[in-house]
Amino acid sequence: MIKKPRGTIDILPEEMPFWHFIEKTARDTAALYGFEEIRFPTFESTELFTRGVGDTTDVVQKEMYTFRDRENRSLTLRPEGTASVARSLVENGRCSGTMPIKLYYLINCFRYEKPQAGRSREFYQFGCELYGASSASSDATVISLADTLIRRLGIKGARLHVNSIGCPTCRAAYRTALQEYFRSHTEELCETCRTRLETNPLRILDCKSPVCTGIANGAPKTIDYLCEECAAHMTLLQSSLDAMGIAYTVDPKIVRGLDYYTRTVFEFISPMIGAQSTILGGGRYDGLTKDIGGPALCGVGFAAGITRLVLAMKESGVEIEDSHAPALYIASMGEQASIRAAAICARLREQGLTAEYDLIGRSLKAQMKYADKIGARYTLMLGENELQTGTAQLKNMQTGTQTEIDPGDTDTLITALYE
RNA sequence: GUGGGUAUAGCUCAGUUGGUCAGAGCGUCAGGUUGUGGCCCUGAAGGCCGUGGGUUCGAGCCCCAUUACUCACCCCA
Repeated sequence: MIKKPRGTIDILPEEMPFWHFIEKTARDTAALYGFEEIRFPTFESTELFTRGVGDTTDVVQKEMYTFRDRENRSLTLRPEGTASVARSLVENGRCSGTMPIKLYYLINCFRYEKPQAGRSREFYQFGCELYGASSASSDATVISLADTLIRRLGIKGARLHVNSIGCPTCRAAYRTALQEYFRSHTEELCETCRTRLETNPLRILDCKSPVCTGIANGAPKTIDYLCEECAAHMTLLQSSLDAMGIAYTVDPKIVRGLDYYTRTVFEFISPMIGAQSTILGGGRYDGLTKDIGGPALCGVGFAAGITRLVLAMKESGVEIEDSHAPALYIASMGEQASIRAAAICARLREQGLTAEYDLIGRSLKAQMKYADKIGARYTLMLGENELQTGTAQLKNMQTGTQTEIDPGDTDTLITALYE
């Protein structure tokens, strides 16, 4: 038997109501904030990600699906959407003009990781990007959009964590302070963190090992080392969030593993869906368009993992009603009746009524069972007798009551179905 | 990339110290008198017990390997 590749998922019909609901809510919410949809290639030049996401990140170093095409070009299945959107704006000459630019996307992404709860190799994201505004209010707007989405989805217990990692200048100062602090605890740190001390001390804050977490708790905080502008930005953002009534906690341990982030970073965390608890994450990326060779254009945005949203919704007890139940099922017996049933169904469908009839040649009893199973509201019984007499039984499947009806009279049938 | 757990019918799972152990429930299909659903009853189909080795007179049960699934680390959404 041929199986699907490791880390991929089948989304079966019974799951679809959740997906449709999330996609619709995401589109509606984005539109509410004036965001427009954008679509872009599933694969891009590998260089876009090495330069945009950063070639020292785990995502680029060991998680990309990179391949050569027939002309030996290096291409990569997108591991995320932000770099592509930036590329698209630059390539289509949208870096100047009416600002801000507000875009959203619903895409699949690919990362070669070991699958676990809430993580697969092909996964789905809803993302929003706001370009051309450097104000803290644009950060607040994007966070507000995310907050609205999560509330509309009925997700309970998700908490917003916010932090500022500063701009390149204040980050250098912070980095030095951090190294100084952790050097005094070198002995206690775990092995990987001892390496991180030199390569990327910011990552130590992210370490899950209890010892490192303990040490990290006493570490200097980015917010205390921000330059004047970055500090003001953070203060303004907090004021905006307060004013909008969006609850948050300033969490110095939110660091983010993608190189393009500057200043504001944030995550919505749902504690009930397993270890991969970040259901939505994002931040500001003011240097991205320049990094990929375009003009400078600041931006802020986020992405949400749809599979994780589904998990969080289920944990929150959200139920989605799926009403695809047909208005009418025609139980047909015999060839002539079957042909007649096809005609009636076709006419009903033209009127926008869902209708079905037997396609398998089952007995009447079996057809009744089937009609019950698919939740048909009415069943029309059609056999040789009915074709001759011109009267057929229309059964209300909820009450069980039957009424006589002329199967040739579609109008009467339709009015009966609406009763 | 590193660990832990699990692999028996479509699904959820039983299978006692290796010797009628190939099972149950659900689902599917067919019946329960002549053309009528939901409850109930009866019956049927459906598994080389993940795969490949090994130990043994004998393995679903023991050992090794392998693959997949799963959870966690790492990282991220």
